[in-house]
Amino acid sequence: MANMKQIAKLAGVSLGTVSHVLNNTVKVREPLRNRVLEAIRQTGYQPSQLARGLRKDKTDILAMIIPDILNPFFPGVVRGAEDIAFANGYRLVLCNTDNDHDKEVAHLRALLAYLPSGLIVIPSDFSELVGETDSFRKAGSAVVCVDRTPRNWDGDSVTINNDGGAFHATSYLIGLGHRHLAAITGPLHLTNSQDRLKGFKRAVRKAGLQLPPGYLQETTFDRAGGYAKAKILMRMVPRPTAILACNDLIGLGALMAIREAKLRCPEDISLIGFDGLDLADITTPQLTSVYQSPYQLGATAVQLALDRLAKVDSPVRQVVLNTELRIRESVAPPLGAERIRSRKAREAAALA
Amino acid sequence: MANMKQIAKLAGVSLGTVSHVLNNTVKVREPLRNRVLEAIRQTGYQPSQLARGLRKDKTDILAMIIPDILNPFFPGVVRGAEDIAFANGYRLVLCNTDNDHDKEVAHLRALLAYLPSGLIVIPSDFSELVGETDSFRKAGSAVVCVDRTPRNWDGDSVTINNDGGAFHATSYLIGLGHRHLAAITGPLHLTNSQDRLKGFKRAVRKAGLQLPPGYLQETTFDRAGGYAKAKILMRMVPRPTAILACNDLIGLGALMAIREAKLRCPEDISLIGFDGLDLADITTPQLTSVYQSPYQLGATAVQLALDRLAKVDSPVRQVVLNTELRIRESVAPPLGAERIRSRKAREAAALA
DNA sequence: ATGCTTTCGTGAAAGCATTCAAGGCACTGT
DNA sequence: ACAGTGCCTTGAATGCTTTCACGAAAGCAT
Repeated sequence: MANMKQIAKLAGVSLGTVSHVLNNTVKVREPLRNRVLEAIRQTGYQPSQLARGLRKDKTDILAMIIPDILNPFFPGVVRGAEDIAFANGYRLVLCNTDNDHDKEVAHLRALLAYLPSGLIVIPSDFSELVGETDSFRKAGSAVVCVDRTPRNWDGDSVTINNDGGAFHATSYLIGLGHRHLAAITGPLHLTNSQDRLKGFKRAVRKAGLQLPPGYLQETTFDRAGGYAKAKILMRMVPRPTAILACNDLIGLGALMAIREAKLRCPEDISLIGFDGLDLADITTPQLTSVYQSPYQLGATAVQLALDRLAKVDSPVRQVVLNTELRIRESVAPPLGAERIRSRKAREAAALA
Repeated sequence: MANMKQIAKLAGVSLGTVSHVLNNTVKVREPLRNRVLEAIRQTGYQPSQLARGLRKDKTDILAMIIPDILNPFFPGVVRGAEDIAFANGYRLVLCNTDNDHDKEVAHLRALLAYLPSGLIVIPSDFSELVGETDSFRKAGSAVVCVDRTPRNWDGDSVTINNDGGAFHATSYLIGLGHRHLAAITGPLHLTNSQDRLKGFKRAVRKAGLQLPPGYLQETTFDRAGGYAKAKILMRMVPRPTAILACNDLIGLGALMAIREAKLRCPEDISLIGFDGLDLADITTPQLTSVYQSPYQLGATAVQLALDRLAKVDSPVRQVVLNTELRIRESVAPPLGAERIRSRKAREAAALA
């Protein structure tokens, strides 16, 4: 591969001139400029990103750290990030942490040695990122947290309205007449799990309903977790008539458990998921879910990072994206609802 | 961030010694060695990968090019690749091509400027990679093709036994008594689609069955494609009693079409998918599918790349992984099978 | 034609780690 | 005690690009 010196020689100009043509740093007059361009074309020359990065103390790399690309929620985030990155000439380095903080730190340290322009991170469980990311900031990298935030995070971030989404979904169930609502939450040390639970509780409290202790089950964000916890809920007396699953994988697991218990969804138990994954509509019944856009999450994160690179000391931005309840087939009024409603009508009539 | 010079000064040794300690290039005696290590520990020093890459003409980066991480088959491949890469101290740069050859070339060119140690690529449609990847080889990068190969590929590769998998699945259907078999294939310019079709045809031919022209439908590897083509198959006379979908997404789409046509799967139509994705078992009925391990695919690819780096001129390796028919619920004998079988029994009895 | 401003172009330095040739030291054998 | 050997250690050179200070040329006005 050719280098700049050879281009300079071929075009009969100095190194500096080639650089200026390449980067539009200084205006170079037509004749020279063309000679340089022609030499580059001829040789297929490409500047070494390594040398460039070394000199500028920064590369066109964006580091992205996620828990696990196998979780179907994350590919969307990655894709959104990669698209915006690519469109702006950045490359994405992808790292999976498996929610293992040590692995996260290992990745962070290793990535730093490449002087990436930005760091897009979905913090691992128990993540105490703040310290580690400081070195990135010092090195001039823009750091953006996505989906969840570590404790005491005061930097840029993109999350969704977890509380609102859960509140809305829960209120919807209550509006249909459900009085026995249970929730299967994700790990409660994650901010997104916490917020979804908050929204759920808020709706339940607002409706003046009870929340028996067993109606709240915490688990991991996967099908196995949802399955196990739904089994437990299924044995409760009274059995909940509706379950809010704090993500779609949990919801899918719950659906399996419901089916195995020979109960019908939605007739016996209504179920709402969270995320609105593509795969939520291939089940029978299709899963009603609180939709959020992973693509948007990733794309926004990279955009925030690029914005910060452009303007280092602009105020911190913590973007919160909206959710949307996607009503499909897994929710119905509780079996007794009709009865209750007519009784109320009778009482009302009696009073009149 | 500290640099090597500062470490050398702090430890009271020369630059070279620090380098030797860092890279184990030459044995350094304990006292010095410890002083260097201590200095590194104190400062949290990390060698600049940029400077290192510049000097060595190679980085610890592995470039990975895939069609689209949103396709649920690919995250497994990426994860397998990343795990092996990470375990060996390599980072993975991920690029999506959307099966767009221009985008692929753009990515390749850009990546080359980082002098990656390896290039793991799932070729895009119409991919004429051979030329482009030559520059990587020249630059000392190991190139490995995964899942599909471009025309005239003569380098390392990891694929699966597409022909065998399809043959086995089709034979299984035939064994159950199906005589009207249709296939919905992926894009036929992809080697994996071609091979799956070959396997299908081979089984059909071997059983002496006819293959009416309309029974072969080509489409893209997604649900929409499977849905549309299954609709067409549904209107054929005679209607096929079994369909081989050449990947699970196509299978899922076909399942939707079958359901919409008020037909039952598997009673009216048997369906086999290809890939054995996780999500194939959340449908009703669960999709019988030819399983392949995407993780293995990715992991093997990186391993091949690392092996080649270690031994540049070892013979080319083209690994072919096995598939496994995962029988679930979407397949049954055709409705008429019992009748046919008993008629044959009668005829046999008459002859006797 | 002279002098001044602007606009361009140049060459060298800087950024950091690796590697190679050369020199230093200690120890062995005689 | 000396030459020889082997193992460490050193300093300089190298890889490629960007940037900065400086100088040259060109354009303009008088």
